Amino acid sequence: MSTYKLIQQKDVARRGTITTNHGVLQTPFFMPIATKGAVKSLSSHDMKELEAQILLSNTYHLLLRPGLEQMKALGGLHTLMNWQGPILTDSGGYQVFSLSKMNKTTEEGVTFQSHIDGSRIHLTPELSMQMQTAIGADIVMQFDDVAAGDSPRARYKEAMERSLRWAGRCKESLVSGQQLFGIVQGGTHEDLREYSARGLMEIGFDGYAIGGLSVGEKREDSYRIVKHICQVLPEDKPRYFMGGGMPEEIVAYVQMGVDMFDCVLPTRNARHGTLFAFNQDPATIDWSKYQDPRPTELFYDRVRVTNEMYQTDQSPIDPHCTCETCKTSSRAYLRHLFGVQELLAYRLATIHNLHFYLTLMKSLREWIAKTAV
RNA sequence: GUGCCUAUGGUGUAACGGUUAGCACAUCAGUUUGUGGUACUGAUAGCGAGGGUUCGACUCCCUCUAGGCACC
Repeated sequence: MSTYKLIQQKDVARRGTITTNHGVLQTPFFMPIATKGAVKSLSSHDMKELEAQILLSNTYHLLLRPGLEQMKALGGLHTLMNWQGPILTDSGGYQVFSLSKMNKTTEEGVTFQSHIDGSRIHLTPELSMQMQTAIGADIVMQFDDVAAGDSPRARYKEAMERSLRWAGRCKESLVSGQQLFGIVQGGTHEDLREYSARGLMEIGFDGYAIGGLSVGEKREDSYRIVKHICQVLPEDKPRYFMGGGMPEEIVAYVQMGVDMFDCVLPTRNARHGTLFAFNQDPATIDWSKYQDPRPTELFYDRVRVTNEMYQTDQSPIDPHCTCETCKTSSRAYLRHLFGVQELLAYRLATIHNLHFYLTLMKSLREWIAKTAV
């Protein structure tokens, strides 16, 4: 039985639901990132107010702190952070690749040095599953091997094949009632990607992710791969584009049939004073205009609120925005808060950028509902 | 009042009688795609004023100005 239910389609863009232990998710959706058990600068209550449907957290970080046994003793992440909605956890594969320079990958797993105290940790598909079970995530990701964006074909092939074998081990070792997603690898090579997807489908997963993109390759290549793979993946399972992306990328991927997204951009950019603002009413945008990797014009602006030009600007980031930040704070105030490094700057900016991304997803869902035949 | 010391971007400082006066912070602008809020890239901006010595002075000398210290 599938937890995914397809409701409507506009061409290949899909609106549906995913049923989890902690509620029903409306797709397509965006997952704010709570790496270490918190969306940076915000509380679980804030995330509820923002109407975030689901949070993403990280096996890698939580394995380092508080650790496996401690997480078990704490009764899982829902309890720890008092979040009643669904949680998806990343397996740690990507973090080993992106955060830890000193690591050694073998067929067994990855030995890496903790970025906190330098101690050596051996992370395997089995340990990743064990940790994700301890966390109590509703959706868990397979442990995968990620190749850098500029790798030779042989390295992409190796990472893809190893990820496939690890996918099998993850499925075998997972004993709880969690949903497990496989991850398609293979870089920018269509044949490797397709081999990966078919291999995963043979094993059988509750959903399929496209990994290893947005790591330095051209946007045209990402679009080509995602379009192709969405035609290969089964229609009765959710599809998850990992790690991306800019708003216009998400709009394009939804129209290729992707259901799930996560990205650090709204939250990290917020902390650096770069805020997203619609330049038109998102409820009335015809999203079919945004299917190209390089659209001639965008539906939003990026407001760098630390810029000098906003020193005395009394208007909010986006006058049409209904978020707490825009209802209460001027650009001048935000600029001031960044200037004096008040923590409130991070909080207000993060609220706004997440509201932007979540509003974008809501608009896409409504657009599919409106235009579906 | 007398003597001594100091004066280099917004701030704190470095060097040298000889290419384009170095660094840090601040400021300004940019980068950030399954998150090390701590990172990275670029830009703006300076020899207190006047005179002298010298082929050449931010550097040596004199005067002035400002600040610091000591003494009366």
